[in-house]
Amino acid sequence: MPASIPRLRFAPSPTGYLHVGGARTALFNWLYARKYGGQFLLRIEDTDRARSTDESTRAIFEGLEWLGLGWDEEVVHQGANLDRHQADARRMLDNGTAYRCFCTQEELAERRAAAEARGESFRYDRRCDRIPAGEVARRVAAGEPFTVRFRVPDGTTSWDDLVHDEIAFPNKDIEDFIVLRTDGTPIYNLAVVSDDIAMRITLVMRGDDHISNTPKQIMLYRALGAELPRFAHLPMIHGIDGKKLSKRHGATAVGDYQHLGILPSAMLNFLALLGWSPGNDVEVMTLDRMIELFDVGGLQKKAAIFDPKKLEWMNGQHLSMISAAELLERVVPALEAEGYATVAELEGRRDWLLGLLELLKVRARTIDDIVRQASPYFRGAIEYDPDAVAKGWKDRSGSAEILERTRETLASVPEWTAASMEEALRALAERLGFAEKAGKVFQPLRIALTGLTASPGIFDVLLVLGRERTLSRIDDAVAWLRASATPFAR
RNA sequence: GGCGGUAUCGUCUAGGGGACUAGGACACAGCCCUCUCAAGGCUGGAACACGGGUUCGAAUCCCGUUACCGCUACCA
Repeated sequence: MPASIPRLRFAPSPTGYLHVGGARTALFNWLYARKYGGQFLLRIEDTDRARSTDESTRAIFEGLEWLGLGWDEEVVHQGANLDRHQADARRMLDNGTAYRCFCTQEELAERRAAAEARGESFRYDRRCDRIPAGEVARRVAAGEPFTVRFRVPDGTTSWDDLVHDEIAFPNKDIEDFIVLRTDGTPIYNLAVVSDDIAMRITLVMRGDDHISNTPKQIMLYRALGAELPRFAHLPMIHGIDGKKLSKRHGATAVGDYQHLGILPSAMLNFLALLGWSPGNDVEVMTLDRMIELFDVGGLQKKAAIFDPKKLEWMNGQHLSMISAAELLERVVPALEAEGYATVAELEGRRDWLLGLLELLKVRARTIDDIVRQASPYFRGAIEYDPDAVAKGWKDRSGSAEILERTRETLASVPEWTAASMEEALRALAERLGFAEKAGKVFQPLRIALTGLTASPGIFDVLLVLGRERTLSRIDDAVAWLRASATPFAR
């Protein structure tokens, strides 16, 4: 439990879509803030003007909104803080923790290549740090371009990571790194530290890939005389082949899963379990439960592999967990998009739709599944699945006869309720010699009604369809069967 | 190459010296339920990377090896 009010941030760079790895980082930051009454901030790291786009920024907002990970203060755009970044670089120049470097990129590249050719690893040799002050002033005055380099002190830089415990880097392995480019724009590490200080961030929780940036950033905090935040480095998420998750692995953007019919709560739940475990074999959780259970002690050090199969299963769990009414807002637009009905029509049949969703959601793994399975209950005429016909209507005329008898039975059932229909249909099965094998009646009927071999319970289907549509679909089926019966059958 | 990180079933993980003949979940297989399909229930196969220590005792602690990942830019 933190002593003061924690302030965390999620700081993506707007160079693509909101990646599932980013979403998980955001989630853990958000969970921590919610759990301990802290603030969760959002910062867009758009200092790389060439790669940053407004479209990406929008995609990040949309992704976070869809997931329900709201941020607490106004969004910070890193690019807007250029003045402060430069001022901080200036301060380091003034307090002697940084120096001007006149080496050009070309010279540096040459020296790097030469070192590599010799089989040595290149590290900046600090030659510009040895230029006398007078000469530096002269060259600056003459308009010679320079970068600002941080002078890495001797010693070791270490911190107590919330997930890895102690991590230490010998400073001698870190070269004097550039913090400000010749054009006066900041390098990543400076921008991050400057902003994190300004935003009064107390816990930096981010991906593992930033571990080697951390000692540099810690040195920058010290050079700027700022208090250090805590650090927590989350494991990466890999694709099924153990490599960094990328487009090759299929859907990696949060938006992809949204369009695949995944529920945000399931996405969040699944992501939370990648790199974190609440213990006690708990897996399926609501967001509130996650907040309650979240603890950095349960954070994993090892990279996790993203398994879409488990995501689907998780979605199925959340689908059966939430009410049909909650499902409505996601399913209705999808049904309209499919052309089954308009939103207004669906609203007019709300109770009927609710009943249908109740039947479908337990059998579906995604919203898309639900829409697909809902088809027979909306379309006027249905198509008969070839496999269903081959399996359940093998005997055309026999099936037609059974269906005709079924029609008579249903037409005269006293009331359209599951109980009375079941009673009547089972009695029919018995009369037809299918005692204990009522499926011989139910299956042909199921195909007549849905065109498929699989559906919700037959009486539920009957109820959803209503008497009129049921009877007319049976008529259609009988006609179809008679028409397709072969001549030799006679 | 250098530096850093990581290592339990195919996958996500529980485990923090004895409760481990290593637990749960996904996936897979079988059975039950049953009008079909799901859901659900039950059962099964399946793991402590390797080698040294420390200890009465190690999946758990230490060291080394190996493998994998990350960083090593005037990218973020």
